[in-house]
Amino acid sequence: MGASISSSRSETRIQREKQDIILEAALDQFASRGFRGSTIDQIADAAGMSKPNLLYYFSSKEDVHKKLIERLLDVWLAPLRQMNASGDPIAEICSYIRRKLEMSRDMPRESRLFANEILQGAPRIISMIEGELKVLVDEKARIIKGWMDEGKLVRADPYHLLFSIWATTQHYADFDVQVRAMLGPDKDGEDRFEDAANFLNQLFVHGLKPGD
Amino acid sequence: MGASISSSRSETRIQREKQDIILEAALDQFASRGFRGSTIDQIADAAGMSKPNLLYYFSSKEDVHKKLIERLLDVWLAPLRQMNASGDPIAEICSYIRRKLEMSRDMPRESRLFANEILQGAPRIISMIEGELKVLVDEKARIIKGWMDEGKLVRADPYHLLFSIWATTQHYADFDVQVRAMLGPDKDGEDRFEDAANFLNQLFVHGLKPGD
DNA sequence: AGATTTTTTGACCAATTGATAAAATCTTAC
DNA sequence: GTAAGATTTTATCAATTGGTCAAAAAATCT
Repeated sequence: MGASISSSRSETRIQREKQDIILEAALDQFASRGFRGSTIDQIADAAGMSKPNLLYYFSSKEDVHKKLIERLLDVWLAPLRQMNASGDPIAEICSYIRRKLEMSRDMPRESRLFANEILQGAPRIISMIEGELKVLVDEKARIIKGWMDEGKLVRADPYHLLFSIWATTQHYADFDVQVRAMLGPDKDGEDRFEDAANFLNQLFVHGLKPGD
Repeated sequence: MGASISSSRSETRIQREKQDIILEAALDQFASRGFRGSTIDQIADAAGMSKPNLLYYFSSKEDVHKKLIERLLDVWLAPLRQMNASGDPIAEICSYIRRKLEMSRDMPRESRLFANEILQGAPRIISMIEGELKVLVDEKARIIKGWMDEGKLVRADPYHLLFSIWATTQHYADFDVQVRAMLGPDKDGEDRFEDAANFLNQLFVHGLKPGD
């Protein structure tokens, strides 16, 4: 059930290193093939070790995945945590969008790992979603609601606003293949990032209607 | 390689019926577990037949998936195809959003099937994406560009606009578990749909900045 | 260095899974 | 009703896969 390594006091240097290597390799696999599509053999291979050796550090495939998801969640929620009630609403939302977009650019595998999990019904993380994530989202939704009450933002459903930000920003990581196919291969990563950032700013601040 | 059934002249009634039943069951499985996560056994079971019987109608798991994707694409592109160059731009975009939202509501499994495929690098449909989809998107992007040139829409990248519409609308099908968890179970499906539609109209037309 | 603990590996297992073969059953055209 | 063809099932395979075990090899401690 728990980690394979006996619960001796502190972790060895080797243990920390190898666990990191394994998690890195596993992230690669899980992100691109999903949980069931990934095999311990492939992960071990990518990590440069034998399967039993991998299972010496993690008791099961599930265990690897669980650790990965646990690690992910903190990083994943950081951008939203930064949203500050006392800042300027429009600016806060724009920086939140930018931070999320940066995460799609810099951590696409993590985004896909998360997407894969949610897509399949979030069997392994539903409790975190209904717990930690919901608490945070409720809190931030209240802040956004407050901004609207003050007339600093147009009145709109804060939850759907957050959904839209998640959807649009994560799209660049999760649907990368499609985005790339539509924009053509010439558009390099950095260009694409700036184009997306500019577009989303325009969209979320002013919308599409001219002179409005 | 091809279908299992010998290429006799025309399809039997039973063949059509059974193939439909199989595809229906397979859609269920593929959408919720992805390609590798689904097994022929489960699909056959859900379709109420034995595995070899299923393989009598489709030569392989791949074959079932391929048929499903082929069927999907037409339906999938229909909403965009309807976008009409001679209509009112804002209205056209709003109805496109609504049609896509309706698809998320009425065909969530199809949406997830597509998302699963793209997430994993679109190994089986990359050619359709680079072909049929790209042609359609290029055409519609030109129309949108035209609207902007006429001053009927704010100037913005048409491709990223389409991405945003896809992302926000499909999010309700693909990330349904998360959406449900955030909104609470009391919100029923129809309410949620209208809330989302209203929010997205506001967002895409006016954005969030007040008095703007 | 020698003892002890940690790490790594090769051999192996049982279950699952995609797929096939051949026989048995059912439909349908006549 | 019967023969030809279509459909379904039972039995079976080979490959893959998650996981175990015990022994070998390294690393660490004294």
